[in-house]
This record gives sequence, C-alpha cells and structure tokens, in this order.
Amino acid sequence: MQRDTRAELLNAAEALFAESGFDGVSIAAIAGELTITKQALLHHFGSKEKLYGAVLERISLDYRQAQQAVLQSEADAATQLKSYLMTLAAPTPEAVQRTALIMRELLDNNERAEAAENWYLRDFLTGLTDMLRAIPAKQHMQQAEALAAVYQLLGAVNYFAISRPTLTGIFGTDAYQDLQVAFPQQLENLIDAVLAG
Amino acid sequence: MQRDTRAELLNAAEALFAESGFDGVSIAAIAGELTITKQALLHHFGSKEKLYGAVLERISLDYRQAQQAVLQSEADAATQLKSYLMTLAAPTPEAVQRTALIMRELLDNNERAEAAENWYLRDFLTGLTDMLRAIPAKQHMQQAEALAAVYQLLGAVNYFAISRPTLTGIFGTDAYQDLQVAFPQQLENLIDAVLAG
DNA sequence: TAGGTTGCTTACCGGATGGTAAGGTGATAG
DNA sequence: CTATCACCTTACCATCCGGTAAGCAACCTA
Repeated sequence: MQRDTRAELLNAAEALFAESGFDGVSIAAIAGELTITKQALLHHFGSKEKLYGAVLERISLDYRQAQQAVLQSEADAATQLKSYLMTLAAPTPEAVQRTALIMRELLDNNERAEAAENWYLRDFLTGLTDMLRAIPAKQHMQQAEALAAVYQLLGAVNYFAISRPTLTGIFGTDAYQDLQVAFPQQLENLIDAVLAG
Repeated sequence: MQRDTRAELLNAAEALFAESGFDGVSIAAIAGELTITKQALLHHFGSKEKLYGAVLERISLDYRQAQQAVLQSEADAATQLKSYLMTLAAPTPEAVQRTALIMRELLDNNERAEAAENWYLRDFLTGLTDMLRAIPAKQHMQQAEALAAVYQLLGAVNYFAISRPTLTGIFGTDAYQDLQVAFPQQLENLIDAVLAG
C-alpha cells in the first residue's frame, strides 16, 4: 500500500471515529470519504478493529514525539510541562479530534479492552509524570501522587476541548467565543497554582 | 407504566448506555437485562432515542437536586463548592456510570444534537458558576472566566473517573489502588489552589 | 355486562452491517 | 513472454438493527 494512500485512509478513519465513535461509523462510510469501496479498505487493513488500532497507534506515536520535542528544549522542567499542556489545549480541529478519540477510547476500553493499545498510552503518561517529577519542588512526590496530579491536569485540558458543541448549544456562539478566550487564561492560572503548590 | 418498572428499565438502560454508548447497545440488550422483550420496552418509551432522553433527564434532575442540597448547608461558599466537587469525585459505581454517560453525551452531541437535553446541563453548569462566584475572592470574575474555571475543575474530577479500565490495564490493579488513594488528596490540593488563587 | 385502557406477546420487515469469495487489471521481476 | 503481486472490483451472505402491526389477557370503570 502506498504511504500516502494509507495516511489518507487513516486521516478519514480518525476523523470519523473521533466524531461518531467505533460503533457509530461503518467502514463503508470511511471508505466513502475517499471514494473507495468498503472492500478495498478491508483489503488494506483486514478488519474494522485493525483499522481502528492503526489509527490509535499513529496518534500515540505523534503524542510521544511531541513530548520528546518539548523535553529537548532548554527551558526548566516546570516551563516544559506547562508549555506542553498548553499545546494540548490548542483548539485546532486536529488536536480536538484526537482528544475526542482518546476520550472515547478511555470510555470504550471496558469492553474492547485491547491491552496492546494501552502500552502506547503508558509511555505518554509516564512521560508526563516524569516531567512533573523533574520539577525541583515536586521531586518528593510518589509515583501515584504524580500520576494523579498529571491526570487532573489532563482532565482540565481535555474536558473542555470536547464540549464545544454542547457549550455553544447551551450558551450560544457569542458566549462560547468569550469562553475560548477565558479558558487558556484560567488554565494558565490553574497550572501555575498546581506546579507552585 | 408502574413507577418501579420504569425506574428499573431506566436503571438498566443507564448502565448499558454508560458502558457501551448509544450506538453500542441494542434495545434488545437493554430489555434482556430485565427479561422482557424488546417490543415491551418500545411500548413503554416509544423509541430508542426517547428512552435515552429519559435516562438523561433523570440524571440531570438528580444532579440538580444534589446541588440544591449542598447550597442549603450552613458552610461558606468555598467549602460548599469544594464538598460538592469531592462528592462528584466519589468512586461509587453509580457515580462513575453517570460520569461516563455524560461524557459520552458531550462527545456525541455533535451529531445527535438534541437541543432539549442541553437545558438540563445548563442549570447544572450555571449552578456551579454561581457557587464559584459566591466566593468573596472570586466575585470579580466574569461569567466566562468563572465557567472556564469550573469546567477545568469538572474535567479534573471526571477524566480520572472514566479511566479505571485503562489505568488498571496499564499499571495493574495494585498501582491503581495507590492511585485511588492519591487522587482525592491531589484533588483537594488542586481545588484549594484554584479557590485560593 | 360492555367498553376502554394498560401491558404485554408473536410475527414480521426493510435496511444496514462487517466480512468472505472470487475474479480482474496493471505494473514489475525473472 | 510469463509469473507474481499489489490493488481494487462485483457479487453475495448471515446477522443484527430499530420499528410496525395486530392481537390478547387482565383490569378498571360506567
């Protein structure tokens, strides 16, 4: 399979899985995005589950790479972690899409527990806790404490990202504009408060 | 329809919708939980969408009632908000279930945008922002700022709640036990840091 | 006792789903 | 020139889905 064909298929699958979930999308719908038949898609990926796995794998790799890039900057540990979290909070469509997909994965992990995929997330999470514990004031933290703290920061970032449709529905698009301005400011406050404490 | 029959049906539907999502559950599966036929369930609720709506409605009502209960306590505003958030973080199966269902709703709201359901969440959210702005040190906050801050706290609480399967899969059940102990401690730190700032 | 309502049942349906089987086409390698 | 292989097609299938139609027994009411 051609490199870019595969990438385009993964792009389409990622977008649709993020939007409607594994059960909410048919492979025919994914194939239709690129005017390919359902059977051609199955030919490339074998099954719907494997396609979904390939999407997850690509995301985890990208996440890890972004983490490594931040780690190689010259800034101190606290600044590195903060800037990485602010990057995750960027409201670009691609970032929001992936946030949604990961959240769906967390929710669905009960039933479709593909242990294999977890290992990618493991690196991502331990990378974050390492970043936190690299901060001088936080070196006393136990592994569990650091992970809990990191998880709370992730939640603070990600929960808002997936709520745009609901929030605009409730408060209107104008109010949501204000929210989009206020959110990163408040997030900065929160991160500073946590990292200083 | 009998009161308790309806409640039992809603219980079963709530559990299954939370576990597998709207598309991941068939009405036959829900009916099977109470050993009645799919058609009996349809007879009571009309359609799958309406059943789902009834589940959401009951949850929102309960959320609002719990909020009102906290508001009628004698404690100061900061303590009220904090104790309410800690209540939301309680890892009881029922609370986790509802957290998962609401999160799925946020994710699916794109396509199945039933505007009606949003209004229940609206009261819940404005109730929270009111609680925040009742704190003397926070009365200067704009509506959008308060909502953003509240949303971050909600995310910090809820993201962890739905991640148990994934986290136990990655780190094992023993490590997850430690996490469950560390989480509320860190959460208390975080809430204190935010409310004091 | 007649009529309506509630709470179910069995029977059925059209459509969509994930997946299989088999065949064809064009490029590439021996 | 021929064999292989990647890539894609049409044809087909068993299964499950949400929803409709019609009927039936129990019960309440007039």
